[in-house]
Amino acid sequence: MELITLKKELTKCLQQAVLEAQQQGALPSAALPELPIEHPQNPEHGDFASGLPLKLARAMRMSPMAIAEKICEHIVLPPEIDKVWIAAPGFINFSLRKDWLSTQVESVLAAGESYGDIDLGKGKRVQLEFVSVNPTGPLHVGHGRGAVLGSTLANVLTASGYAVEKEYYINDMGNQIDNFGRSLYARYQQCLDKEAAMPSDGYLGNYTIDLAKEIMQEQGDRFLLLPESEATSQLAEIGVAKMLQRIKQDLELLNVDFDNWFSERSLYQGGQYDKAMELLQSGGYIAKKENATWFESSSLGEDKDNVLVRSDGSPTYFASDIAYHYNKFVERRFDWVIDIWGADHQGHVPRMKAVLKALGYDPERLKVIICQLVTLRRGEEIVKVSKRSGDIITLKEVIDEVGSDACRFFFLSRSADGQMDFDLELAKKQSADNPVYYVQYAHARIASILRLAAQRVGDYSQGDVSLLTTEPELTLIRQVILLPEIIERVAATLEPHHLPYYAQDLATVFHSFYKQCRVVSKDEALTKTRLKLVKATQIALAKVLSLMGMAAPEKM
RNA sequence: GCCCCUGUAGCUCAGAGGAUAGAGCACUGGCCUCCGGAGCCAGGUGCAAGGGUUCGAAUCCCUUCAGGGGCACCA
Repeated sequence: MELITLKKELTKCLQQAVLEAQQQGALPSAALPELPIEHPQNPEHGDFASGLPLKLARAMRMSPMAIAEKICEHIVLPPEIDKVWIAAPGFINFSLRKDWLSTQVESVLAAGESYGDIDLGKGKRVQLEFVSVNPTGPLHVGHGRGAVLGSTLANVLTASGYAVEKEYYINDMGNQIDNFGRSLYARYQQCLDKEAAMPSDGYLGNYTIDLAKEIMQEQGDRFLLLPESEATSQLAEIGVAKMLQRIKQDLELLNVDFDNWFSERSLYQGGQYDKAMELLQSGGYIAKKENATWFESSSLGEDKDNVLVRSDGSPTYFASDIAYHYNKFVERRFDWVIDIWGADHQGHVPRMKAVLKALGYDPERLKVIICQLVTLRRGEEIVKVSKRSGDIITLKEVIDEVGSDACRFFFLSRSADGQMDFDLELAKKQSADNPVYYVQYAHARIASILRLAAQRVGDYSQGDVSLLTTEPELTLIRQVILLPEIIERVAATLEPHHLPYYAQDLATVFHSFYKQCRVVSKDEALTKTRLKLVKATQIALAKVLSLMGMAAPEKM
């Protein structure tokens, strides 16, 4: 049995004990509250602790300590538990048998790369949509945050037994694409020494100049011969393709990839838009007002209605998104859909939820994670991140400066619902002493030990784990076997920032163990035993690094 | 004005209603006869403010203050 299942088992034992005591009249009747067992931070309080007696005290009109005693009298303990005791003001503490702890090393070794995988998702199909940046400009740091968050969640959900599909939604139509085309057309003309003014709301970044030059070099001046509207739309098409290529490359640098790249335009060609609108129409959620078509979300408890089709006949972004989610739920039948959006889209969340209601789906099946903005700094100086200004720091530049692994670790260390400062100077300055290297160093150090052991001892499969009895060894085992719970927690809360903290803790415990316990020594039996523990640690470290999308180096 | 997010150590941030609130960075001391010193050990300050709920609140509720984001026939 793994630690994570044992924990659940103990919860049941506690409930059983209460019921048993109640049946025998030792405890008065009262409803059992939900109360998970926790790992106390103070080792003196054991491996598990429950505050159940404190919760029951009021309803039972007894002192928590008295309740705790009665529960202890009636509890039937699993064999893995060594001891149970009560502690003021009303806790029940449990400690694990040391020989059980040591056998866990064998389980980790047996699981290998699949160590930490759990069966939470039961094969449920979940779609994870993230990044989805307009293909009209390069990615910046804020996008990197969403990318790292999404790809890590995908890794964790996969490890948790979900069938995950990662998708990038391409906004390849609408105003911003027209605008992009007009901007490129102006740049293109400028490249060919023609006078041309950028659109007033155009994309002013220097990358549009590079793009225009590139197109000119590849295709010459042929667009000058076309009518303006034709030239802009063709340039937009080419520009979007090139931008997407760049976005894809930048994401690869960050170790982020997708299963699908989904085109917004395809929703109009494939009929999803029409079908979704028909559904809303027949549900009575559509109204015509002032020459436009509206989604009557106010009838679903929303603040206000929203325009779907403008008076000029063009559909809004919202209309596309409705068709897109129709496709996700109705056509592709995902059990669960997770969208990761920037903070500037938060107002869009209730509207999308209302759409699900209108389509007859439980809004809970759509989870939107709002990723707060990143403020980029160079020391004291705040760097404005604006797509429209010529001066932006791209994600690629940041990756080139601090490296992909450090970048990922940094983004992951902050929970999504808080804005974060990304200080480039600090990131660079700390790069030699960064926690990311601390964790990777632990992995490399183990690899080095194993290399040495391969020469001196060779096969250590006969190592006897029951020799693992000292405090540094047991502490390390305890940390190693915590991983499945971390994975479960991240999958349940969709908060991957627990991963880097776990990784760091694991590295700390390992380094401390290493200082106190010689691994490769003259004691052959103990050497083989400790090699097993060290290998198990490496497995856990490699797993958490891989979930975070980071390298687990053999040498540094 | 209304809605969402955030306020924890000098800085960047963790913290699952529970026991003495934790890391990293920075700062100061120690520690290499021995498997990687990118390491180990030690040193101290803090929950924005005020109410409330609770046996118990950094955590839940209300108010205030501060920062960010939204409130388009933009996306």
